[in-house]
Amino acid sequence: MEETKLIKKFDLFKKINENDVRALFRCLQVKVNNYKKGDIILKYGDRVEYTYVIARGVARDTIIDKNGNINTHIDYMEGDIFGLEYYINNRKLSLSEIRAVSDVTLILLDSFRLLNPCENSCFRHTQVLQNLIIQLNCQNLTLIRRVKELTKNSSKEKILYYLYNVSLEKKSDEFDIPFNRQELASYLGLERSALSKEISNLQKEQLIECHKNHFKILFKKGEI
Amino acid sequence: MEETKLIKKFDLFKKINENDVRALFRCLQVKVNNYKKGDIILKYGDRVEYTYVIARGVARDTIIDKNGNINTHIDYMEGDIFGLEYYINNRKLSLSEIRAVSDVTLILLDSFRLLNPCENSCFRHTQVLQNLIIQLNCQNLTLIRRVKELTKNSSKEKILYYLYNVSLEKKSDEFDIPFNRQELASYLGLERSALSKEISNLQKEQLIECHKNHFKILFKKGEI
DNA sequence: AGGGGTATGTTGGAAAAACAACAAAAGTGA
DNA sequence: TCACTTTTGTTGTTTTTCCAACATACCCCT
Repeated sequence: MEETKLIKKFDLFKKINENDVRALFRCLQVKVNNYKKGDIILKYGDRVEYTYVIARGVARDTIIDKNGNINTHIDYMEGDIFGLEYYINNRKLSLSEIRAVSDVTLILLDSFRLLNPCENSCFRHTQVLQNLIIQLNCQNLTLIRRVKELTKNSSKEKILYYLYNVSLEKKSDEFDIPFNRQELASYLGLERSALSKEISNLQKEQLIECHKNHFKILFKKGEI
Repeated sequence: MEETKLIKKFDLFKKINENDVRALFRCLQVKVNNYKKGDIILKYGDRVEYTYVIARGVARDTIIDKNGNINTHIDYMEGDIFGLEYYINNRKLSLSEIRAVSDVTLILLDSFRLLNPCENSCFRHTQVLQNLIIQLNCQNLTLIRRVKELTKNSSKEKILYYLYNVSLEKKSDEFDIPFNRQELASYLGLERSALSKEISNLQKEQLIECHKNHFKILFKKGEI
């Protein structure tokens, strides 16, 4: 069964054996959707009936300003969840536009059934709830980190703090970042050329080394 | 029982009757702590054993830069949850400093027991997990909103978008905001006097009316 | 009512970031 | 390999924001 393999990778179904996952599938009315790079997954105002789990690729919550510039994006990576909020708030209408940044595979779960275990047919449902809590908490931490990066009051501090956070996450002073310059600028709320300029400066100051999207940090935590 | 009243107010224990709440208390080893305005609730590096629920007041995750200025704060309001992440990540050491902005009452829950229901003694535990998911999802949305506000690329846009979001939340064009000028500046990642100046300008442009922390918005969504 | 404290508004100069336009480099595909 | 496109870096100018200092308004207390 194709979906079983797909789903077993995810934290949402962690610690649940294959037979139980099969039962859960039926219970949660699992569907799998595929999108091509650039496809719109949810439009503003769409009816949202499901909880979406990213199985493959990156989906991006995009805000486009009145000049046509992308000035915000929030990325959902493999394992991340979105859409549940619309069930919870009884609105069921999307307030965002979600696009596929790469080719994307999504798992669609029935939100009502996800939250309301049917105790007889799938006794491991409680494990799903626990996994869901952990996942949401992780997404929460990611957002808190982003807020802390965005409230730094200079582009220099934003960049250094961002790189420092990545180094903590990767447990190494040297790493690749998942953004090109334009994307990093948008992520940090900066303008692309200003970002480039500041990265040049940081290299001259020997605080970082950088080649394309590969970075090495040379400073210590106390220095920023 | 004092704690029962306290807890029944919260979404975390919604749809659970009083007897079951009592059982949950024992199961989750509920403690209640009180803090005075200004008290430190968690210091950087503290051992975090519990999940904290705000029963009363506002607690603030504070970042103080090397000049001693507060340049970020994330507020936890009544019903909000924090601390669970430290259990989940197996770290159990706080990476933030949490302070009481007002007098605060916290409910402390054993994180392990919260996530791992003991099915015999408290059968309503699943309801708690569902409530916890809803709560975390709401905190998530709040953070996403904050990120979207922070990535606006001028102070004018930040202020207008923030006020617009508050008006959506309060379902009214006229409302009070929970911040003074210094706090709003910090929340939006701006400098206090620049914020004051911009609020003056917005009034001159007749986009808003404002007296102290009472605001009225005069613009329409499409205009920002 | 008066005084001390805090919050808010205003200002002008300094600094930083945005913006626009172009140059250089890297990637892509025939 | 060569043209074409995309990404990245650089520069000079304009605009915005910060910063520091001061003025004004508001609040609280006795």
